[in-house]
Amino acid sequence: MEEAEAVRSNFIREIIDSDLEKGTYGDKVATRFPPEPNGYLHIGHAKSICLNFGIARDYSGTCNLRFDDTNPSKESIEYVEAIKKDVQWMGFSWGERQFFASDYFEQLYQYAIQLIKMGKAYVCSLGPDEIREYRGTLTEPGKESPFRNRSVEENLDLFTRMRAGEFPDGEHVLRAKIDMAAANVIMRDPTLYRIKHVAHHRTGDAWPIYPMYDFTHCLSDAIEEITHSLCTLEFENNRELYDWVLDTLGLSPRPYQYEFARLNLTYTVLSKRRLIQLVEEGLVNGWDDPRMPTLSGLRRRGYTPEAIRTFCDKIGIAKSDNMVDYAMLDFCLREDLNDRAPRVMGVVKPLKMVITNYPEGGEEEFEFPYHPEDEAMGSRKVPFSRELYIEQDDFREDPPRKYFRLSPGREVRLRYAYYVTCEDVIKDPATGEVIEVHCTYDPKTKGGWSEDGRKVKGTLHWVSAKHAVQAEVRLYDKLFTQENPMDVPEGQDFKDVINAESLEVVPGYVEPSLASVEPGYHCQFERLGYYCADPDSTPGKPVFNRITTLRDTWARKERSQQGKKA
RNA sequence: UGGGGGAUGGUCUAGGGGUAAGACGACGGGUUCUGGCCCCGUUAACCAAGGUUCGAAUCCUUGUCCCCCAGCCA
Repeated sequence: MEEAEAVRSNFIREIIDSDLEKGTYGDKVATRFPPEPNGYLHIGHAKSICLNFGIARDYSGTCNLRFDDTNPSKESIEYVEAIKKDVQWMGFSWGERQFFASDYFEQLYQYAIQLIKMGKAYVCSLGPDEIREYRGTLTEPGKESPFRNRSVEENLDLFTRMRAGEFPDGEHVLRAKIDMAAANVIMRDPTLYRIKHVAHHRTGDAWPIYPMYDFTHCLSDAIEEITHSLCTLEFENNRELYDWVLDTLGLSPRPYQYEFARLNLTYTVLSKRRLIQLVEEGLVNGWDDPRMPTLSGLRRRGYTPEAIRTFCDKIGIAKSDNMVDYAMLDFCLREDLNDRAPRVMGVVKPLKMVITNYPEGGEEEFEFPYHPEDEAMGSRKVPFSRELYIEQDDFREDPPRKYFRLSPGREVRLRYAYYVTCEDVIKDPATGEVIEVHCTYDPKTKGGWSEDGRKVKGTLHWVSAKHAVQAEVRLYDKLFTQENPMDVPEGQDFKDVINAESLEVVPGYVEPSLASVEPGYHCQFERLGYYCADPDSTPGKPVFNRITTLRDTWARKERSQQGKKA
């Protein structure tokens, strides 16, 4: 089993190749994955993780895990732990290279003092609203703050006292002295430090002031001797400030920032704000709800790290806005699990079948391979008896054209077992619904094949009723009804296009071997799809999540036939 | 009406003066004890208009459309 094809190149790898050739950093390549611990990682982060750790792996470089924890009012240790778990699960390791921006608070503070001494930063005592007013607009230049020309001494005094906790929140900020008329609004004397009397999850009450992202990130990169700092497109405007801080401080050699397009996936939302809304408003069952695009949700659903990594390789890295088809992810999952997942029998929407000429009370066992194309995966015994469950979809009283499953008078194969012929149907007298099918079997077809060469077109999966294990089966579907959940009429939002049928819980029956599988167990229910045992499973009462169905050309054909009739 | 980016089949991504390539999807066929997998085939693209050139997706010019930026968020 090979791990995908060779990683395709992209503009970032070209830049690295060129730096290596020029010897910009010698032969060193150092990246970092810098999440803010204020939420759970999602598949968009996986793209960044694969990019950064993948580059480190391929260039024999390093990739640091760095928590960008400069805003204690939003961050917590809970998120730090969840993020570490998710990165590990993705299959990447940072070894000893785990850092926190908060590790650098003292150094950052010293750099700020250096800027003040250089006359490149000042304490501004304007309020938030005034700062906004003074900033100007996109088309008009800003005005200089009246505090812009405080002396170095006064700035030093004030900043030191900010640090000492002498002022309440909002009283002052430290700003870079750049250019209030800059075309790039970010360069109009950006805030470097704000006062926040909030305990930090790591530094506690040690700091009443906290550095801003733009000041922290570039310097953290420099401190860690990062060579290539990769982030998403919305930070392109911030690059000028990134460069300004490092160059003003005269740091060399220094990291450079490169931006790539973030991932968008059809039928999903990938912004922290919106994911939080789904969780907090109870529209899903938590961060790890199997419908969530969070890594914890995907993991619980049953998506494998291998599939997600392959997916990230396949979608590539570029700079144009994109909307990747969710089908691509499912393809990667099926590709992975097709090789590795044991084939087992599970009936999700049961219909009882009675084999009328099979001895009452009789039973026998068959030895089924776990994977017909991979003998090494072994086998297990599966019981057979007079009463079975088959899939409702596998019987039609009035079969459409080209339907070759069971219908009155029709002979089909019960997988690995016998040929059976439908002789009778039992209906609910009240509803007319078929509740039982009566069949006869041909004892000479034991094992599921016939010596006389007689062919049957349909093969059905089944579970012996008396031996069946009842399982809760959670059938998941897309969380939203439209490709782009953001594309809604005025006055509506993404929550108005949530798919009411994104979760259907059904009582199913599975073969006895599945009675006590471990949570996280992946398998293929033959002919149905890939399933994963949920942590809610208990011994004897498994819970299975449907990850995705098998490719179903019959369903598609039938759908298009109906479309033609309509 | 400021600045920063971006535009290649339905989708994602290559190609950076010389036959527009791959993957997903869709469609058709072969095979099959999973209507799965696998195999084969079909479909379908360079934002527009000018220009340079023997030759332009690529270089130049002018447009068009889309995204990002006015947090003491990241």
